[in-house]
Amino acid sequence: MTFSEENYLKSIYTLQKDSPKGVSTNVLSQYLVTKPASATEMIKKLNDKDLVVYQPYQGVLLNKNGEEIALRVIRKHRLWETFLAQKLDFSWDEIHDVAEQLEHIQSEKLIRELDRFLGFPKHDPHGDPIPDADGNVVKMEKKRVSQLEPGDVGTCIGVNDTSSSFLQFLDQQKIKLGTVLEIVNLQEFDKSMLVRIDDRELSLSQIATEHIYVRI
Amino acid sequence: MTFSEENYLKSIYTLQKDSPKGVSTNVLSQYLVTKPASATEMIKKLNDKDLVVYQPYQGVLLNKNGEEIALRVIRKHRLWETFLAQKLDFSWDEIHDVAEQLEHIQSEKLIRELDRFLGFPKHDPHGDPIPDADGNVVKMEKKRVSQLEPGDVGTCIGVNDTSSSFLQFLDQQKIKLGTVLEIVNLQEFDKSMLVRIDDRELSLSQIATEHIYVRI
DNA sequence: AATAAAGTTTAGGCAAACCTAAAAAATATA
DNA sequence: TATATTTTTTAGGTTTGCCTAAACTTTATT
Repeated sequence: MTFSEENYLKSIYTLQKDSPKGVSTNVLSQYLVTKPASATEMIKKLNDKDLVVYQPYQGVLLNKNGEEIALRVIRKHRLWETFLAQKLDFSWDEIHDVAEQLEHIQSEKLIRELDRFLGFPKHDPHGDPIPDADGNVVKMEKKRVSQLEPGDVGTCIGVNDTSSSFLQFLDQQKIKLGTVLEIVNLQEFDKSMLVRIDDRELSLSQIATEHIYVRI
Repeated sequence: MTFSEENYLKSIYTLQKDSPKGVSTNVLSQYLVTKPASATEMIKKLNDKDLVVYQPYQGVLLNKNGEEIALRVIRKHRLWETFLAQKLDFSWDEIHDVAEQLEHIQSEKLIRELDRFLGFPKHDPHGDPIPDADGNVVKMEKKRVSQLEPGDVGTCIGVNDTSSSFLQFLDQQKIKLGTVLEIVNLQEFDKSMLVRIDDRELSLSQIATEHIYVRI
């Protein structure tokens, strides 16, 4: 299993949640920042190795074998993210690139011991569930703020836009991981939302509410 | 800088201590478990990148630039080894393969924070010195037991033979990392040595004394 | 339904890092 | 010193994963 194969399997795993009848070559290649032709090529290889279900022109999905491998990679990724945040004081926007490299280290013992060292965490710093050694994942209630309704309360677990301007905005508004938000109301005309954080209220534009994830 | 380039630089760094006028293609390729032709090819590439000094048929040595990179890789390798041994309970023979992978992770911050997390260790679990962030390495008094003389005392920091029969032998004799040995005497006829460990004495054959490293 | 647009696959190339076999250079031996 | 042996390099080939351009499907539009 090469790095590249692992990356494709992991990406298909992530993308197939939003396209349950098949991840398109285009979407996959954009996600991986390559070209459609490269994706087709790799999909064919994964198909030959019996890791995906693939019909030309119809997209690709993981089969049992592929999902098993994808979950192993995701488990490693999320454990490393937890390590970086908990033990090495990485802020959440610094985590991703490094975890992306660490997830490919091959060693059963390493990941078993890392899990133990971290105290068998259930969620990574983004709030995503960490698959256990057998590949079991607990489903999670992860929503965008924009999907909430007045009265709903959510805990910030991540964002969808890593541009520094957006991260600076969050910083100014003192919104970080773990921040609890309560929706006060929704402005119909521009879909902006008034939210309460601790004892202050602030208004978030539709663009902002679509880029902030919460666990409810 | 690819994984492979890093591995070559690191290997040359290690090997040039024993061949100060040039590491031969043959030795290098054996060390890396590839073929001489592959080594030649890579040496030429490193030469073009101004990382080594190379004269065809005369072997290769690192220049300033190459040494700087080699030391960075070695620093990472030894910090990861320390992490694996100290935090994840790896035994010293399990460490190497994993550190070999981890040493290639690219992230300034990662290695800086790892160093801090481990308390700025000076030596790795094998007793080898860890280069600092500026590439300074302290030289070390590392000797084979066979090089000691009666009365000398050394602390075990590693071995030269990772065969399981030898490791089992060490286990039986209760010799491990950190064990303090005192040389009682040397038998001239077979070069075996009588050594004291705590309050017991035991005899080590010449073969054994040549395969155990100590810091004095 | 016919055509245009969008998405996908195929064909042919490229770079990295390895390989084997043959040629060339250096070293050892007679 | 001449020859034999060993070491090193060169030449040509393979695999992986990427690319562009062209051909082909599918989907959308008129």
